Amino acid sequence: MLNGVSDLLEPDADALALTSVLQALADDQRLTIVRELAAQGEAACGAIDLDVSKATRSHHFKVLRESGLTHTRVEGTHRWVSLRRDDLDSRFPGLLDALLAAQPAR
Amino acid sequence: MLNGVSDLLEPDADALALTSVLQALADDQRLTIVRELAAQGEAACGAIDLDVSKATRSHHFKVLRESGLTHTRVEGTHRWVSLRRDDLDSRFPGLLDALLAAQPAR
DNA sequence: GCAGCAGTTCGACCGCGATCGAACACGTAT
DNA sequence: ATACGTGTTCGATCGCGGTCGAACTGCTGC
Repeated sequence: MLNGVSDLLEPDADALALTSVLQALADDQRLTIVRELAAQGEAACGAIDLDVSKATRSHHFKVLRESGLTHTRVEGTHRWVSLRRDDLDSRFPGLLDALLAAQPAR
Repeated sequence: MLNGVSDLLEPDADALALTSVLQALADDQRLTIVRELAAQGEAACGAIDLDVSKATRSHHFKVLRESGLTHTRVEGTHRWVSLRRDDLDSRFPGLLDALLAAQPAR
């Protein structure tokens, strides 16, 4: 790696596809991750406890990143993940807020 | 059929599951249907043109209905389908508006 | 009755995605 | 150098969902 800082490939805000975003969100594990990120701001992949293997966890983070939902910052041995709130709010105003406000079914 | 009027089984507003709703929305064909219903108010299944077979079309309407996104009213040989706007707005405030306002990717 | 139209259901096909263990890559601490 | 911790990648399995044609149901019109 030439530069010390390294971010992973993520789609431009303009290019975010609604279907891909919805697809990424339509999974309980990933919805958990998104909620946790919304609450914690930025978190290491492993810091969010899911009841799946490392490989599966990594897969879910990849789906979130490639759909444009999250930003990933590489630092040492950790990957710091955060929600792309600004990009999402500008591209799909109100969507994220609506999701995070959703109450569990009664 | 005993009574003339007949509606199909649909989940209660309280019971709508976010994941199921998102899953139902995470498909281009179904997103097209939802947008069309939002624009037209109520439409017959066949009145929305999709580039799929009758069977597939029927499948998509079923997914939308069972996730709680649409209401279906049976009248003669037609099925009139409409968005459950009120239920969705009360269960997931802002979600539908955000979806319908979404612009295509640039 | 019979034909035709609207829509569903059935069975099958097929690809995609969620999942896992194992191997790997990379950074860090000893 | 060795070992460990964090996370990714690979290959495989497996179930689910989108798709179709064909058969079916139910209503309407002739």
